[in-house]
Amino acid sequence: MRLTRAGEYGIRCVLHLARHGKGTLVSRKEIAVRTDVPPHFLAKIAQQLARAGIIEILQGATGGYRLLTDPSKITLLAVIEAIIGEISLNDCVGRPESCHNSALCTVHRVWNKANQQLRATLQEANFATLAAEDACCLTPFPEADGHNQPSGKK
Amino acid sequence: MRLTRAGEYGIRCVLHLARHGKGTLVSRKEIAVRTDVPPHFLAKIAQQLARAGIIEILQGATGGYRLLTDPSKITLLAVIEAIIGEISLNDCVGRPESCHNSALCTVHRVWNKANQQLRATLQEANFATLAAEDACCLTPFPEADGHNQPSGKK
DNA sequence: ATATATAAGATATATTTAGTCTTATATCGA
DNA sequence: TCGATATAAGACTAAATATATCTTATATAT
Repeated sequence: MRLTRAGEYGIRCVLHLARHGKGTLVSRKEIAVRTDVPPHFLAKIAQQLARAGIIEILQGATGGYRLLTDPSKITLLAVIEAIIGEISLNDCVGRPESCHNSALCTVHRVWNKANQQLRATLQEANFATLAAEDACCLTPFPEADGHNQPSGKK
Repeated sequence: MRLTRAGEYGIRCVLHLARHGKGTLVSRKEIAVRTDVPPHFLAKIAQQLARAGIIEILQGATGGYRLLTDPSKITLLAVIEAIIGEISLNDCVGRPESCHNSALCTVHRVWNKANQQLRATLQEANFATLAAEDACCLTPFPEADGHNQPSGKK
């Protein structure tokens, strides 16, 4: 009952992009290095983020990824579910037909509540806020590399 | 990010026992049949429940399992965590040392909140309440055979 | 045209989950 | 005491999933 590595990587990727702001192109290689994600794995994750409309992928010699939306509009939930699908803590939440009477079942109700709460909490978190402070899953300062200055920090 | 089958089975097992009340001995075989859990798998799960102090296992020809505590005192959280260990939705929740500055990290904070909420919700649910109504994961009516008589039936 | 970057899917590896099997031990009742 | 029956415990197998890499194709700037 925990987030997969792919989900975690997706968050890191968007977090890194969010620090550069909407529309800024960042190469896959840079993201991979800064977020400590295997490049080819990142490619797969990026494709899922692109399909979900969160990022745009540009091919070619000067290609890379960039956010399609303002970071404040991107929720943690959206990114996670773009990678791992809709969250459902228990089978009977995602597939009510797997129970004979899920409408009545008290266990089912608890799972539904928990699932709803979890999704709500993840939905409240947006990437403008998340990117504003230090993030434990990124290398300390993205601007050490030169071509960007998120907020004049360091 | 979902409950394992073992966790689900553990809930079914305790739910079935809860319907018989604290202290009533029920054979593994009966539980396995009624909750649709493979008997040997149930044995492993029961051992974990016993280690957690939730049930007692009796060996021998008239052996079986029984609740050590009143169902109202047993929470969904306790049963689940007896089986799958303490819930942690993300690595950095369970192992803060895996981040460089988890105290500051905003992502970390969201996960912490979500994790806490989830555990709280599961803790609010007790098995007296859960067993009171129909449960979608058990066969309809366990009392169909009247008062339980483990040693009497074949 | 070439160099470089990503696309997409196939493949390989590792880990976790799920379930089974075997041998040992406990208890009851003849 | 012995045999029947139940669970104990852990080894073992199988399946599913997660993780990562590899290969070939395609896109773009120069």
